[in-house]
Amino acid sequence: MNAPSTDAPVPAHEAVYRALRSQILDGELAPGASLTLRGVAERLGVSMTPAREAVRRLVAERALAMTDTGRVQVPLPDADALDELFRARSLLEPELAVRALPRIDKALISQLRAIDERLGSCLEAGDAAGYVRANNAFHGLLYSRAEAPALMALVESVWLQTSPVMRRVYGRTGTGALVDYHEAALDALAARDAEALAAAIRSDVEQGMMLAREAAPPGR
Amino acid sequence: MNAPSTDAPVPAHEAVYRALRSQILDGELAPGASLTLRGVAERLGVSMTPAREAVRRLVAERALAMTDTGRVQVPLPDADALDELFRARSLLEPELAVRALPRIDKALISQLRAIDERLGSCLEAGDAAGYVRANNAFHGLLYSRAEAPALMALVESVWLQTSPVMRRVYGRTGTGALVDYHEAALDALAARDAEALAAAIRSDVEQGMMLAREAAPPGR
DNA sequence: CGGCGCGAATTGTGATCACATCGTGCCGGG
DNA sequence: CCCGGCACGATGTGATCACAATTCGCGCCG
Repeated sequence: MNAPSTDAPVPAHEAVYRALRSQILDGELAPGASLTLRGVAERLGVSMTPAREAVRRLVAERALAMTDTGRVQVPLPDADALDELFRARSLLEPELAVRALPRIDKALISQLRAIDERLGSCLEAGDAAGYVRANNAFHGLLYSRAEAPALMALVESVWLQTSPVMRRVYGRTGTGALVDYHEAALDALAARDAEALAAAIRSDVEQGMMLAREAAPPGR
Repeated sequence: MNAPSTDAPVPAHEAVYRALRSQILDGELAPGASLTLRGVAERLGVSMTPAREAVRRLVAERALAMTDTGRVQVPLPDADALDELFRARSLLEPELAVRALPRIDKALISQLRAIDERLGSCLEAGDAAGYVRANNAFHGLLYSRAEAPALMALVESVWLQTSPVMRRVYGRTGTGALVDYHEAALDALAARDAEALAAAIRSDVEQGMMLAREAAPPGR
């Protein structure tokens, strides 16, 4: 019913988790929207038990937030929280990129270039969801070559928290005047220049932080 | 049922989570040990449902690992995983320390000094569990002043993964020839020297990595 | 004496139910 | 017209049950 494309049988709670996760990453779940266990369960055709596990897993990853009374909703990080999250990204992601560098080949660079073009067209078309998805794909594909699952898990947890805001960002601003640091990263990749690669990734993340800051509720 | 001392009622799954979490952090759960949901549930006097939620939450935080057949066990990170984890700590923890710096007062410094002394005595006494606990307390108390919950959550996830190994480390090595970077950190705190503080924390983490590397199974 | 297959006990998964609590809207009084 | 309390519905929590897959031990065969 959900995604029978893979031959490996996926447990119900895993399917629910993936569905919710991708909806959060793609910004289909608006920040502030509240979820109910029965609602999620019925929407995805399972009982409450796997729905609860998936929701709690996302809460553990801070992709969802729970009030002290157990109500679940998509969190909207304030400016301070965003500052923390993007700071974490600017510290961790260059490390992942540099670790991936030795394992990069021409084929991957062209894949990345293709994603970057799709990203550019989403930006022109004003397709915020597509932009966020392509951006995640770009970084995710690059970092996957680092073969660093523990670091990757940390970064993905941060993405889960920032994505809803980014969706909002690209949906509202004119998306103009954006420097394409992905190009710089690709050049550094081709030149096998670790220093330049780290700088490009860091700049890319920090540019995201600038944008996010404008669209987020003020901090304390 | 278990700890009615606090006035705030703690849900069963939360109680189970805290119990398991502290057992992992203190090294009471040996790496490689396997857990069963029914075992955990019975041991803590709850039914399977909250036990499952607590275990899955810890799995989501990578403090526990699940085989593809659903079996749960305490993971023993190999050398490569440890390298990732300590690298993350050396990137994130100086940031937390520096963010805490403006909010440090004399009272906190003396609290930290007290913890550091307890840490030293645990080291002399060969109390590995006490050492790990005191070390976590030292870093945790310092970083709590950063008021950066998102960053803190990332670091705590990493601690959950490294603690079992550290317990093993301090249990086996003679714990000799350890430079006390905590002293250096305290001095930097007193002098309000952000640069020196970051360097001390980074050195402390990297020293831990050196020790852990020896006691971990080799990587790929 | 050692490897191997088979069966029983164990284990994770998912569904369903009972219950306490919380949120919400409605109604009556000021 | 507005505010406050009350009742009903909705929601999270936890327990229990049925089931399928897996694991492990025991006995058998080579």
